Amino acid sequence: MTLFLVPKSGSRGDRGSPKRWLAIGWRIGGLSMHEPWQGEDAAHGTSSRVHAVLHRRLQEAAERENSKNAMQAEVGRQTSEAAPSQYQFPFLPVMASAMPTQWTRTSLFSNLKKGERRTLKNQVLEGRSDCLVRMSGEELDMYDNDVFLHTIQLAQGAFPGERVYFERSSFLRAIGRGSDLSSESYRRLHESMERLTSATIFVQGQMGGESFRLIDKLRWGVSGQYSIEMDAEIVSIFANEYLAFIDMDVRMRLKSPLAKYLQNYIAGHKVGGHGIGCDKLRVWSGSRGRARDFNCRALPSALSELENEGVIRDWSIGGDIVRWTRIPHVRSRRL
DNA sequence: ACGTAAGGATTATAACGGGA
DNA sequence: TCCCGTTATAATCCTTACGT
Repeated sequence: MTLFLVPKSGSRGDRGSPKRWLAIGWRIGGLSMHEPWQGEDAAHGTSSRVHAVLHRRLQEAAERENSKNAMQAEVGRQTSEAAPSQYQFPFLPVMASAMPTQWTRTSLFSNLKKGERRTLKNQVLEGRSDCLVRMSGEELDMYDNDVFLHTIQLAQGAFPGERVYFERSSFLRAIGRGSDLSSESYRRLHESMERLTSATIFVQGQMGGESFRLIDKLRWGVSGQYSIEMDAEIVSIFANEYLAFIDMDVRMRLKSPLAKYLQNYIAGHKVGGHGIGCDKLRVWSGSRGRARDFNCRALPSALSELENEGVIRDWSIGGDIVRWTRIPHVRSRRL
């Protein structure tokens, strides 16, 4: 059970200094924006773009370091003493986010029918038998996945319990919903974050198990300032386990939720050929309808979307097996 | 210019239904 | 079983507006 405390308007929402909140929030909010080179023609300006990317990357790292130091100074020596024993959230490739590969083969984030979000109580998620994942909370869909993936991008370099500030409009742009900055959009974003904060995940392997929240703490102020904190367990998982890197540039252009699910799944496997039973993919991705609707409609259109974005090639569906060849990330070829 | 808000119109789609 | 249309619903789009 998660309690969300909302202060009455007019009262102070947080112990920290509102001035610092504003200053840091604006700066970090800007970092998540990435329009400058989006949609550029890949045929020219490649080397100058590489330099621009590197330059921007260094600037970002410096800014993050500055704000981290500022925040650590604010909270005192408590954090700086605890920090050496804790894992820092790893840095990811430019414009990429990540999910632990094992998660990409489960229905942790699935493909729900509109209006049919169930609340799970210690439900074992569909997935491969070598990884047992249970979950309590509202079912999470691919919108929640987009939100989670961007929080992962924002959390780069952060320590567990360190506040990561963002601005909602930048956040929405970063997950491809920037064309609608209406109150409905903000409401959806907020509800998604509450779902991610509420859901508790239990992962169990041969060596034992652990539980955690996808977002540890969510804070928001009366005038729209937001911050999140990552669970120490999440940071540890991202620092220690195999990660599937998700190209967010490609992801923003993917239309169907199933294509996004498959992007995760594909990113969790090696470059090259792969084959999987259609039925397994259908169950893992959360489809509860007829197999023929999935095999003949949803799956082919999602695969052709991925083919158009250069994620896979030579896909085929036959004999209840779907096959494709994964193409390396454009970025990893270029840089 | 920008972030936020509100409401109406339009679109997308997972599941379902019917005919051959 | 195969193909295609329908349905219900939320997501998305579009316009207008306000305050800083």
